[in-house]
Amino acid sequence: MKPLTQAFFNQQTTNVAKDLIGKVLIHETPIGPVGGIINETEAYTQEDPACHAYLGKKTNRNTPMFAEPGTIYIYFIYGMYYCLNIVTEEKNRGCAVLIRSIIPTIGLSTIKQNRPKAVTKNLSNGPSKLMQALAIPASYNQEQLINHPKLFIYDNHQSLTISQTPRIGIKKGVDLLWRYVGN
DNA sequence: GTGATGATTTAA
DNA sequence: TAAATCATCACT
Repeated sequence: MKPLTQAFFNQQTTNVAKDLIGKVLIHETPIGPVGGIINETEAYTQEDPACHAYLGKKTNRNTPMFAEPGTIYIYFIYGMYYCLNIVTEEKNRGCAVLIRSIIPTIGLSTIKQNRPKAVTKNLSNGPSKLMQALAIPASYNQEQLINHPKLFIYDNHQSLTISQTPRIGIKKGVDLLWRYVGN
């Protein structure tokens, strides 16, 4: 298993979103590694009205989206949740992929401690659930995933059947089939 | 300064 | 179906 390179993220956002399905996300915590297989992602681009960086408009929040591909973008939402994205395409484009779900496989006992009230099926099947399950701190925002000391995405050469659907929880851009689900 | 809103989750 | 809960952003 080798970590993904910056070149992997310097491609069309929809392709990156699709290619991330089946990859393995791992967080090295003080207690030990936790992680799992990415099985749901969504693409967001500058041309897309649902994107935080729509029309290339920079704000304080979306600044990481304009950094180099492979940059970690973590945003705070609904007053209590965090979501993990990886920046895609060339620097300054304002594109990213939201990681929506992983199948937990590594450090399961720690993951269960991190999500004490969740049944097994719901441990990390949502963008904010996986943040809690893997105990990923918001301070990783704007850091580089490439050569990151604690957070990794590996190619496990796992191939899943991928289906496309509209994205979840948005009101604009609902016609785009930019959500990718692996089975 | 102010108000509406949100790439969600949980419980009921 | 609705509540929780607040940073962010545009300014009816």
